[in-house]
Amino acid sequence: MEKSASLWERSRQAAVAEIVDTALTLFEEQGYEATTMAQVASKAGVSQRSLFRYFGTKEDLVCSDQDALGEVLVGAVAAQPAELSTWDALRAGFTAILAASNHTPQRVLEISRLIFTTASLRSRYFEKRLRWQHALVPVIEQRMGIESGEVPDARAMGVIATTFACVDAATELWVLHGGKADAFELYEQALAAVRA
Amino acid sequence: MEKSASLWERSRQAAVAEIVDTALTLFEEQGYEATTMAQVASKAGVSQRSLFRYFGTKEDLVCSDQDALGEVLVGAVAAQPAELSTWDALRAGFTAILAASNHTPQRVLEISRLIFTTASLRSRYFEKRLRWQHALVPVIEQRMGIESGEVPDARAMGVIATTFACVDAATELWVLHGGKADAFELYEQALAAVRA
DNA sequence: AGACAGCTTGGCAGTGACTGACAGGTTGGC
DNA sequence: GCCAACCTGTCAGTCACTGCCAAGCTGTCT
Repeated sequence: MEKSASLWERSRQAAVAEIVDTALTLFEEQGYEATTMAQVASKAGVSQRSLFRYFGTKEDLVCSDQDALGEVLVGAVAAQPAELSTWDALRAGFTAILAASNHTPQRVLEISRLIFTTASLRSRYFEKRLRWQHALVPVIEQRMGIESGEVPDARAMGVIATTFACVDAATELWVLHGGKADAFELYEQALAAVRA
Repeated sequence: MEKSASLWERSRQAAVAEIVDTALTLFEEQGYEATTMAQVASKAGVSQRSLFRYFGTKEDLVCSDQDALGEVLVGAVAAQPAELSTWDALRAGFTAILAASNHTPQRVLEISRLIFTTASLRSRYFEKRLRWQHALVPVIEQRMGIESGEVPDARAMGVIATTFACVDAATELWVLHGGKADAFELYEQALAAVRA
């Protein structure tokens, strides 16, 4: 059972990785919108139906690993020592994401550029990020000494949303600078201006 | 020429308003996803083709007036006296949006709930909001005494993105509270926690 | 008044993302 | 070798959305 599961799982992982690879290549060659799912399927050697079974949507071809990164983020923030300020804990979460990424920096830049220059991808990205924010609410509420109600607390939401906003701004600027600027430094600048 | 233009324009406005009305009714009755554009078209008495000419996308049936509100926002922020702090100027912009809305509070709540509970609508909403943010960059840069480069400044981006983040958080909480809470108060709470 | 130009509208056919149903093949447990 | 669980491909269909073309309405010019 376990062996079989892992065998299926392994071949599945390999297939997924290869499909993502060919898809990204096509997207960069001819653009995201101009590339059809049928094209990706035939070039990757799978049927269109299976392609949609692996990735529920076309956007997931680019954003598929976001879910896993979200769990990394929440876990890392929750694991920070209580002495750390809320801001530092959140920042530690995002550095954990950077460390958990299994792409080369060059690849990350390509994907980020693709996301930020394609409307539907950017939308999808923001939606996933919104789910991360909601998952963080109880963690941050506890850290700020707020008892969790059925509706999130405005202060916790504000802090979380602000952190994401600055991370986003830094990421977008990093892409606009062609990856030459230090994204971390941009984030610090943005947040410092906010909290000044 | 002018008369005829305004005549066309007026009948167009009336048609648009009526279409939006029937669309929102359908969306509330049977849900956004479950309602097809063909249904909206036939119930509104226009062809499907014309419906897509009025509203380029299904989401625009709900978010169509966002563009106009964006201009109101940018204009209001730019019109604030220089003595006002950046934060106060941005807040004034959002109160201007509230004042410019031509819907009843009940209607605003319904639309907001629809947007926040429907993934595709929320995505579209965020995308439009992102465009507002970009439009605000030069205005805020000038107000913060930053010379505009070809790439936005991280500090200006951070302040703008944070303001939007807190407005969003407040709006979402306002919807979650069923419109009973004071959205403005929620915004103040969120921003105060951020800048504490 | 009547021809003309500009603009709008509707019908039609097509594309592309996505889904459900069905049939066949593969894998692992007995 | 058999059975059950699972995966895969094919097909047909839905729905948002678009280009194309013909028909209609409006105001203008002669």
